[in-house]
Amino acid sequence: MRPSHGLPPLAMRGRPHFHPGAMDENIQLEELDRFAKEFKQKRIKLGFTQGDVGVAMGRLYGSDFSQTTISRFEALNLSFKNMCKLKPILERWLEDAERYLTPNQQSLSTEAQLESARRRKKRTSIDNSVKVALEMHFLRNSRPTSAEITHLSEDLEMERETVRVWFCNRRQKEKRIGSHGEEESTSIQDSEPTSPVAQLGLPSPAVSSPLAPQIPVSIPLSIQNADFYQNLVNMQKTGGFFGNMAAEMPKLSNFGFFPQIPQMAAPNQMAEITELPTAQ
DNA sequence: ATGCATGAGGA
DNA sequence: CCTCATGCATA
Repeated sequence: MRPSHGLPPLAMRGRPHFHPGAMDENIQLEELDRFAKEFKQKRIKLGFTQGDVGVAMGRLYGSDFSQTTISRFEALNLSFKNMCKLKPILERWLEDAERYLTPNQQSLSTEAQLESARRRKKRTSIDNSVKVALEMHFLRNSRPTSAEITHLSEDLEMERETVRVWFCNRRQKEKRIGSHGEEESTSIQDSEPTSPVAQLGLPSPAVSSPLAPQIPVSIPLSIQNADFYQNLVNMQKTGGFFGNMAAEMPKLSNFGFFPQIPQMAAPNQMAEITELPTAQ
């Protein structure tokens, strides 16, 4: 859960949407944020998993959703429009659920196995080094032409279609509401920024002390594309550049703010660590 | 929780 | 081809 501090939790990042008509969104944005949290909390209290909700909505109202969608809703990882569309539906379910539903009335599904008409393509896993390359291209131009895509794909030795889809998905990601490293404190620290690497799953579960001393990390606004930055950091930390060095040095904070991108191919396994300790 | 993928609909 | 809503499969 994003610990909601008192500040405006969400803001349109990246684009200063200051037209005279779009101020409306900021209000709705807060409402969405509020509801998403309420929804999650009550959902859990009622004993439903994200998946349960999706299925239940299918049985009740005919419109079902996947665990993925519920998860993204709760985390605001959807487009503004999409959030607005889903909100009333989930609102209704929540009401109904609070009234009638018993926590464990799972009619154990007599699952009919879905025969997928077309075999879905196997999810291709893209190497970290390649992801870095793609990110850099994206930074320069988020909408490469057909020719550029072709060239890129040859260059990176991947299927053209994979590259094309990667850009599509990357653009979509850019438009999502949540999923920011919701820092944004009142002031910009020009003091040395703690490297986000400090977040690197360092074993500070702090079971006994409720106040974890190390709470990250405000990324200075000097970085225009914080998303890009975060991505790189994630890739590096998982790419083995730091390896388990982190396990030994809890305070390897400063080695320059924007670390260099290792071009080395990391044959390691990805173990992407979620950016924030959100529950469940 | 998220990465890659699909498919509908729009130019 | 793109955007958009959505989800399977995976980390």
